[in-house]
Formats: sequence, structure tokens, C-alpha cells
Amino acid sequence: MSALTSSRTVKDALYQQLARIGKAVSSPQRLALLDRLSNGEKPVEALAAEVHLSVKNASAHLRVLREARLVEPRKDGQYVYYRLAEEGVAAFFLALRDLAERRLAEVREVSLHYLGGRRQMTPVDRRQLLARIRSGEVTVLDLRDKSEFAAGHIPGARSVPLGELKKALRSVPRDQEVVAYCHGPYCVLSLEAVQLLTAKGYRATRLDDGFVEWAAAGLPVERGRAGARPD
Amino acid sequence: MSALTSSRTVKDALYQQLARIGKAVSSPQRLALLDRLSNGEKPVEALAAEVHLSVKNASAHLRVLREARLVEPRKDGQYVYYRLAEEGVAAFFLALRDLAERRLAEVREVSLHYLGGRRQMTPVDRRQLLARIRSGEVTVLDLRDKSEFAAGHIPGARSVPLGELKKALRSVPRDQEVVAYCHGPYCVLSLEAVQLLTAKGYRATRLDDGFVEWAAAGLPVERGRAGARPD
DNA sequence: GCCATATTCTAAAGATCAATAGACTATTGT
DNA sequence: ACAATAGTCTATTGATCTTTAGAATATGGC
Repeated sequence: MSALTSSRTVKDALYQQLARIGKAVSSPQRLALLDRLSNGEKPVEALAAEVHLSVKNASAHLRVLREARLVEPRKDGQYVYYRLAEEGVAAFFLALRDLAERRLAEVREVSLHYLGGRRQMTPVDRRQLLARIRSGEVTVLDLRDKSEFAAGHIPGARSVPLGELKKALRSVPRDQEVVAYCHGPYCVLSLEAVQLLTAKGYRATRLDDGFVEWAAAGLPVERGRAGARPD
Repeated sequence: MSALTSSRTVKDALYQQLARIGKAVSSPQRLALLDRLSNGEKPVEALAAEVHLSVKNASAHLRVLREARLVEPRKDGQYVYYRLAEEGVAAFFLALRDLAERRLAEVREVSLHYLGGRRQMTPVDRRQLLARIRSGEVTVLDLRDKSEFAAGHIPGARSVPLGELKKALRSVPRDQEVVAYCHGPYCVLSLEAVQLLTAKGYRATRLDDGFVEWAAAGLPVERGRAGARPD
């Protein structure tokens, strides 16, 4: 019996620990932060701007995430860069999102009506795309900003932040299929790009998932280049 | 631009929905309930007793879980039985637990010191065990209560609630290896059983994970028999 | 050393959540 | 129809969380 006398209190303690992570992902703001951090390390100020929070508030939320050990800060000069504590955190975020998508009608509606329906790109499709990229059949555009591209992108993709798309168009071969992607399925940058591209007469499609899902699926990732901050 | 004007509000709504599930798993009590429900459908009163809550309080927490669509009630006579809304909920719970185990030192300590260390039973080990069960090499004891056994158990296992272990011992062949299991890695029923069995001279080990992990791994599950409530 | 910048820490307001008690509903047995 | 049982719903209190403001800390440029 020795080990078992305090069984209940130990178990309660365990649930309390699990709840630490639960609490961390129980706030829309913190989920938004995690989502952004899935695309790579960022300084507090940038994060705050991206999720429309005051720096103070963002800092407070980041503290909660830090205390749950989901993110880690790295101080560089006068800036503090936050990043996910491990790959598994992004995977967990995706697991949460997938569960929500299956369980909550409200989430399904976002994906169906707002984004015009996800076409369920299967792992096979992704590998197929990868093969076609390698053979040079398609042009792949990464719509995220350059620092995110530098932190990791689909091999062979070209960094074209949305603002630069019009200028970049002249160097995109008109006879090739174009695939645009950004952060994830709910990111609209690639949607806008596809709208513009098709209006200009391109055969353009959108990668239903984004870079985060690509990386989480274990597909190859290329780093650096094009706006990379040299260490 | 049409679809994109309300991009921010839609995205905020999305995070808010994800947070619904986050909130549901942000309370130790609700996590305890989910853990218990991973072992099968149960009436409110039984759940309340198992997690040491008043029925009223348990009912309130179940309501939150219901609103997050993680559990579903089924009314049968004067009892209300709750169950997980889908397999994926148990999988998500396990994902949360695994993440916590990797990220939070406090959880690792529970598993290391309190339970004497998890020996990391790999998928292969589980399949090996399954083969050995089938060949009749080992006796497998399910320490959970009979209704949980009825809701699903490892094929070939024998239902032996802890209280009945002493009586059951006489029909357990002394020359065979015995493997005991219960709900999951933090369940101590199987620990107690192993202590008793080794004290009596058996070669007894504990399945590091429990039934929930077994089922989540996609291994075969047997249902009914031995204490099953006939429909 | 001094000022500006980036971020965290501390404190305090309002908002939200957990737990309990009492009223209410639905079902079973008599 | 009546009482007993199982569970939910409503309201209340105390606790916890979010947000903002102000003070404090650390870094880099002058």
C-alpha cells in the first residue's frame, strides 16, 4: 500500500498540471499568439501588433504561456524574441484546431462559407505537390512576410509578401500553374493572391493548409534566404 | 477583397471557438471527468463519486463539457449517462497529457517517482503483448470495475476488480506471467495488484499504459461480457 | 553617464468562473 | 395521484483572470 496512500492527492495534482496547459489555451488571445508563433520566432512588439493587443497585454499573455512552458523567450539586444518551446506545441495547437473543427459547428462554418470550403488536401496531395515543385511544373508563392519565410518555408517556394505581388507578377511565368500559401487554412493572404492571380489570367490555386501544417506533416522545410536576419 | 473585409473579426471568432475547448480543459475537475469518461459511459452520480465532487458541481462541469461538445448525455430511465462525443476527444486528452508530460517537470516527476518510472512501452511491445496473450502465454487482468470492462477491454483479459483479486488468485496459474492493467499510466489499481501478486510469488508486471492508450493506439478491443448490463 | 526604447513587474479595476444551496423537472414505484 | 430519486437550472458568494496604468529594469546610442 505504501505508494498508494496519497493516490488521490497525487492524481489531483496531476490534473492540476494538465489544467495549466488547458488554461494557457483557454484564451482567444493566447491562441492567436500561439498561432502566430507557429510561423516562427517573433519579438513581443510584432506579436502584439499581429494579434491587435497592447504590448503590455501581450506581454502578460506571453507570461502565462511561458509559465505553462509552451513558449520560450530569447533576449537579443533590446528585443525579446518568443518562440514555441518545441514542435509538439504546434502539433498540439493543430490537434486542438482539428478537434474544434470536427466538434464545433461554428468552426466548420468558418471553413466552409468564409473560405469557400476546404478541399481536404490529403498527405498524398501534399507529396504530389512536392514532386511537382521539384520537377519545376509549378510556381509556389509564399505570401507570408519575409521573416516568416526565412524561419522556414516549402522548398522551392518564392517569398512574395502580398504587398509585392503586383510587382512580382511580371516574373511569374504565365503558362505555369501557381500555388499560393500562407500560414494556415484560415489565413486569407493566399486567398487574396489567388483572386488577383486569376483576375490576371493565371491558373492559380491555394494550398488549403498552410506552412504550419506542411511542417507538422513532416514534409521537408527549407530555411533562410530572402530577408533572413543573419545571426 | 469581398471575402476579406471582415477577416479580422472572423479570425477572432475562430480563436474564440477554439478557446471554448480550451476552457473546457482548463479545470482539473473537468479533466478528471474526461479521464474517467475515457473508460466508457457513466451516470452523473458515479462520475461525481469518482472525482470527488458533489452531484451538483459535477453536473455543472459536465454542462461546460457538453457546451464545448466534448461529451454527450444519454437519458435512460431516471439516469443520465455521459460519454465522450467521439474517440477524438480521448485522443485529444492523451495529446494534452503527453504534451504536459514532456513540458512540465511536475508531471514527469509524478510518473517517475510516484509510479516508479514509466518503462515506455512502445507500439511494438503492445503488439508483442497481444501476440503473447493470443498464444495463451500470459494471463491478463483488468483491474477496473466491471462496467468499464464491459464497455471495452483488451482481448482475452479477465475482469478482476481489485477487491476481488485475492479470491481470484486461486484460479490464476502460478507458472504463468501475469500482466495487470487499469485505466492509464497514472492509475494505481494495477500497481497495487502487482504488489500483491509479487508478494504471493507470481511473476507480475504492469502494463505501463492503460486501456485508454491501448484503444487509442488502434489495437483490437473486446466488448461486453462479465458484468455487462444487458441492453 | 544620460536618454530613448523595449519589455517586464506591480497594483487595481472590471469581467468571468467555481462551488454551493434551493427551486424545478422528469422518471419510477406504490 | 403521491412520494422518492436523479439530475438540471437559477442565483449568490468568493476566487481567479483580463486588462490597463504606472513604476521598474535592461539595453543601445550619444
